[in-house]
Amino acid sequence: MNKEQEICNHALGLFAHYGYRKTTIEDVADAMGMTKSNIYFYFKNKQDLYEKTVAGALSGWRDSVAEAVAAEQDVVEKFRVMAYRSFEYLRAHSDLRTILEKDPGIFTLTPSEDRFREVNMGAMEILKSIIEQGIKENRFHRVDVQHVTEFLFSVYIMFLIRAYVKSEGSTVATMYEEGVELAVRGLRK
Amino acid sequence: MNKEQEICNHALGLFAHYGYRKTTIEDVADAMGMTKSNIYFYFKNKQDLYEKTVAGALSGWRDSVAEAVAAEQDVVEKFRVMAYRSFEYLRAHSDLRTILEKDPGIFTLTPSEDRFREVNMGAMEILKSIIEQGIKENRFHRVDVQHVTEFLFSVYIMFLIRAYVKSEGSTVATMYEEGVELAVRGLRK
DNA sequence: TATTTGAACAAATAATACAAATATTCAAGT
DNA sequence: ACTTGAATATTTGTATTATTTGTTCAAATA
Repeated sequence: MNKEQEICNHALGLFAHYGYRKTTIEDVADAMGMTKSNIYFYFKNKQDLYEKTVAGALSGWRDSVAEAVAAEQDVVEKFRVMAYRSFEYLRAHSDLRTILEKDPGIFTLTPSEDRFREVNMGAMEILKSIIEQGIKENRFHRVDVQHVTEFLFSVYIMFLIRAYVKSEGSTVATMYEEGVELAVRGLRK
Repeated sequence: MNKEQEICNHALGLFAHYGYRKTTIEDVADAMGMTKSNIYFYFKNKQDLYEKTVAGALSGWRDSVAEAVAAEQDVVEKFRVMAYRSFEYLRAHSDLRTILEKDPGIFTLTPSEDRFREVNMGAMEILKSIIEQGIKENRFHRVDVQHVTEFLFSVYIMFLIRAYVKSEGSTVATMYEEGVELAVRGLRK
């Protein structure tokens, strides 16, 4: 593993625990056993470190979902697996979860303000290609792909956030499941 | 119109324009042509004035939607009318819209923290009774009424807010329409 | 009696200045 | 290519005072 990634891994835990403001470059340097000035050899500034840390964590999330989806054949199962794997992943990765709670702006949904557009677009592409496959196989209604994708993506993000902001816990999980099945029936012919 | 309502009407515009903190009791009093101490004859304190102002505006919204829904017979049409009337109402009432943007906590959705539980519950009841009617008439799937209601209600709130936060304008409106039709297909047998 | 007011007081906010912590740069060392 | 220590630039914290705003209340008014 290269050193940028190593720094990001340590920074992720610190940002999650203390938040952006309370985490100092020196904290990160200490965790790495180096001096703070050396962090600047790898990152432009604190903001840059934060963004690359978050972007890396989001990419890991997206890749995990993409892998699970690729393992399924049936398009309806792909959809369900995508929905549930995302949920599971966040449950298991508390650092990323905590950061999403502390910095809700990570999911701005208005593309022009999205600080992580690239990786978020990638996540949306997974959903989009499932819907396209469903239509091509004549198993989904011929919906407006772009708008339905955006609709479902924002609903999905909202629930992932909501589920972990307060420990609304099982109620939201049940709501989410009902929502997923509702969406499946809405898509399916 | 009684004076409490009159004060609330003026306060609504001021809260919308300046926000809770920047709006002073004196601003409200001036708008009414009275002194600030007299406001305390009608309201316990500033917080009380704000809550009653917002609750009143929310009630007006809910009543407008309830009226439109009651005028329809067909349960699917009821659902659509509910969705679209809500949207229209917010488009037309920019003060309420602005307040919802400035104070997203108005829709906390975790009932224990909901400052406007009574009126929000009333709004959710409209949706719930539509779903119940659909099931009773054997036109909707036998879903988990409570959870599906909560799911759709939070999606619906999210979009109403989103649609007006930035002027994402027509894109969100189209997304919303696609979402409504997706939900209709998901509910309908 | 129901409303309204002005004056007084309490609480929150704004403004200021100084001290401490933190971010960032950079020349020099490994 | 990588790391460091020291220096500088920014931001944040604290303590103080001034100003604004929220709230109360006894007296006035209608």
